[in-house]
Amino acid sequence: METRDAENWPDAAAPPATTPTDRVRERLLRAVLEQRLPPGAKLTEDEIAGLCGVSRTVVRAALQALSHDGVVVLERHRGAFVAAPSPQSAREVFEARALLEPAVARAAARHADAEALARLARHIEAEHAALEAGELGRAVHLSGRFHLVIAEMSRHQTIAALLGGLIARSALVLALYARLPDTLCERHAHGALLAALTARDADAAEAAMRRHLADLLAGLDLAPRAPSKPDLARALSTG
Amino acid sequence: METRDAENWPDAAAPPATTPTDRVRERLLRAVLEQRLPPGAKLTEDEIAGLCGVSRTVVRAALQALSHDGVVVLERHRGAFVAAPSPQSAREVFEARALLEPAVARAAARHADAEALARLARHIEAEHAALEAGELGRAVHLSGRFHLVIAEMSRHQTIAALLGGLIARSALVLALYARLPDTLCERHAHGALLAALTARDADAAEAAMRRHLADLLAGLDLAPRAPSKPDLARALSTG
DNA sequence: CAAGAAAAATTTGTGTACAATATTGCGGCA
DNA sequence: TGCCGCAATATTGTACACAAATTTTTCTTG
Repeated sequence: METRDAENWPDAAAPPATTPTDRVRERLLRAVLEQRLPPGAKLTEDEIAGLCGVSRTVVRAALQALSHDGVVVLERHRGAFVAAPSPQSAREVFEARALLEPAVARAAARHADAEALARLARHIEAEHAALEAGELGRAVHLSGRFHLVIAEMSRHQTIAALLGGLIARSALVLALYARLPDTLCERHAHGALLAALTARDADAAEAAMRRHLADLLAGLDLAPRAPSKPDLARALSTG
Repeated sequence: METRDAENWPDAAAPPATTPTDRVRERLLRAVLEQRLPPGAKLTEDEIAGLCGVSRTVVRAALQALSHDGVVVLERHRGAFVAAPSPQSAREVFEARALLEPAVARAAARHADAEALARLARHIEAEHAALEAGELGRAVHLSGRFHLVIAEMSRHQTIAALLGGLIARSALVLALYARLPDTLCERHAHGALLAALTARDADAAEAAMRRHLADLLAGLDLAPRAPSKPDLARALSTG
């Protein structure tokens, strides 16, 4: 985390980030979504404040905002941690997405314009590039943003905002429970979505989205692992 | 707003509210939902801080949390205001609910237990009582909580959290756009929902919820009124 | 030497002070 | 008289300081 990051973004989905709180929030969110901060990581206020060159006040505000999206969890008098969704939570997140996103895809197909479609195409390119470069975390992040761009295309600001949080949590879920780097699957699914949207075929877009989400959920391994703390306790008791 | 309020609640849906920030948030939320603070009202930090006996720090945190749910809007260097959803926003809120709540009702039917059903029944009683007493705002608030209780019954914590914000905004939408005090409609619809849940009839619960939400949306008058600021501008230009 | 308790250190929670900015009221000027 | 610019006021944004709580370390004791 340096003071200034001018990495190449596939598009202007995260433009200037005007307020300091938003800047810190964006940076933390990106670090989490690109898996540079693993689930469960402690987020010390002073440390972040020092790193970002702001006071704890704004860091606290950013952490609160992130906690509201379920990306970090705040434990009173203990601090902020990157969320580590339980298998139950993971299922719920994808269930919620399965309820919202097919309708979003349908609406996006209606409002698809050339510029937005170009953005989506560039996004797929960027995902592909990240995978080629072996930057798995970055690829997951970009994959999430792909869905968010579709949500923005749908012009449903309210639902898009809800999906923002759900998609962010999905990145954490993938970090914890992905069975294996489902690379080609992703790429093909997003391609199919883009094709349906380009054809303005609402039925196809909805179907593609539904299938894609089902595939994502099916690609998870939600039984075995357990959260770190109970895991330790049980491991020692049985050992 | 006094320092201590021990009004009668239909159930323990809002239990102790342990932290000061949560207490302030709850109080503000209730004031908004019961329409004691109308849409557009200015929420001055110092005023709230004095009234609640806390510092601006916790008031700010509470306002931020509420803004994330769309109940208040924060304008930089201008302050916090009770949200006044645009007709477009209003539609979106109910669209989002229409996507989530039928599934929630279905799940709630599966998990319905005697205690939860009793809570719902008491809720309907309280709604009725509020309407009889002419406390319209309180009735709207209770009506919203009825839906939230169903969401909790469904055991989908993630979706329930999303619905919390949507339902709160719905109260604002009703305050702004309700065609008329749709009293009997509400009462009947909630009764039908409770009946379906009691019978553990998932199909009936889903259908009742779908119909209820459609009725609510149909009961809105989303064309004429406009938000306060554009309203003024246009009113003066046409006059 | 291990286990428990006390104390030190770290970290979060809250209040307060000051700086930045928007709004409001006043006075000068065409 | 009406309008523009400027000072006064009020409110928010941020930093900092202290209080409360937790975690870690250390010291005592069986």
